[in-house]
Amino acid sequence: MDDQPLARPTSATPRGQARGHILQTAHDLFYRHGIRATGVDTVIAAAGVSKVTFYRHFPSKDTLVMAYLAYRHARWMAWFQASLARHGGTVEALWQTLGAWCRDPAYRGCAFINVVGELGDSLPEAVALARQHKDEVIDVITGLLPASPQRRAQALTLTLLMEGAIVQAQMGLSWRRMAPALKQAGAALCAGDAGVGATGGTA
Amino acid sequence: MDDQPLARPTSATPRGQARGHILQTAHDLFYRHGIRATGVDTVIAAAGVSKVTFYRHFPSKDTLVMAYLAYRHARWMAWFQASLARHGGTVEALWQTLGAWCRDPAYRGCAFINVVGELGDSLPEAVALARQHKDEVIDVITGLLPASPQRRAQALTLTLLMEGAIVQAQMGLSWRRMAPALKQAGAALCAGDAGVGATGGTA
DNA sequence: GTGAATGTAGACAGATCTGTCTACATGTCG
DNA sequence: CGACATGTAGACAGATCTGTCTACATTCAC
Repeated sequence: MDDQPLARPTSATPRGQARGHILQTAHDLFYRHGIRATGVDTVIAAAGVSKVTFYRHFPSKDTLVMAYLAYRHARWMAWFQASLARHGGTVEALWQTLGAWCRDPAYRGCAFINVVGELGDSLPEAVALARQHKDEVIDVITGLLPASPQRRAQALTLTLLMEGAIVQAQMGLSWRRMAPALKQAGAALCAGDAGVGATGGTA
Repeated sequence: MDDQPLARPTSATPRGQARGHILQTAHDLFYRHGIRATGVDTVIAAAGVSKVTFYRHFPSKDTLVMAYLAYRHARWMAWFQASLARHGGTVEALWQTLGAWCRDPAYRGCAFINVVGELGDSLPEAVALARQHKDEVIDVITGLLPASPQRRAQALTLTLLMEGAIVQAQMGLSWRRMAPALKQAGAALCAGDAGVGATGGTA
């Protein structure tokens, strides 16, 4: 009784916002440094919450990782689709969107690719979620193309080009070098479909 | 003195082969489970060497990681080039090589992409080495193409397609779905160059 | 006003991970 | 024969990481 037991009473975190705040903090740390490199203590300290609060919302680190991926998916897809629409919703818009992303200073590649590479077999649910994410991306890219028999194959090709650019950019290949190759390939792909058949001849 | 001090004298590992044996073991574990998921104790136990032996050859885990990447590079590039040559050294050979790799049961994606995604900023030398690796891959793919003004851009495009397929396969997309898109794109790319210019017209 | 939900601080257990150390055995080169 | 590189076994220190626990404060709904 001679010393005051607790100086600050509470509410460093408003009220029902602890979970969202933790998630946002975890997102930034996980994306920047990786999952295993980021301990829960680090997340807790950075979020400025207590350990009990954290574990009440996320019973285990794996739970947090899965929530991180769901959050990332929602956030990124919203940005991706908005950017595509803003640039006209064409294949060209895809490259502009990709270029803006890759040149972002905070760019560290695709969170889902990174998680699968890092955790892989040790968190299969994460791999499944990543697969779903990528399937949705393919769907969105399909929506950029005019209806045609090759539409789905073209969308898959564009997706592969994009994924390739994502990892190459992460490994230091400049957007300046990739952009022309992407645009040229996109043009060749869409031009090629008009007249020629699926596996059309060389000569 | 009353109990025999050491039963087996030595030479569980022949003589000058400890280093190579450790490296091979580390390669398999690192590639399969990731770097941070694999402790040095695990490598030591799996290699069947002693701790002192290990640390004599690799003063730190980072040293081992860098050696792992150098080893992986040499091993993979040799396989890659041999497979390309075996299949005729054409763009078609690239897809056959890639297909064989992706369908390998031990397939876990590209070791360099995985390391960059996992370690990233915490081991910049690894990122630099990965960049070198990828540049060499681009060079090899360039060698598959006939000389032409667009040769380097085409090689880059093919590389991006390949990298995209590498990560998509790692995330569970079947080779069956990717193969047609790749072959079609490769054909369109090489056909497009013969007659048409760089960013050539649509009609 | 009472209880449930939510928040705080921080100690603690138990596992794991990197790296060092002592003590000893063997084969090779000079 | 003697020095040295290479090999073995295993204890240990110190850090870090996940998850639990005690003890207490505040706000909201009923």
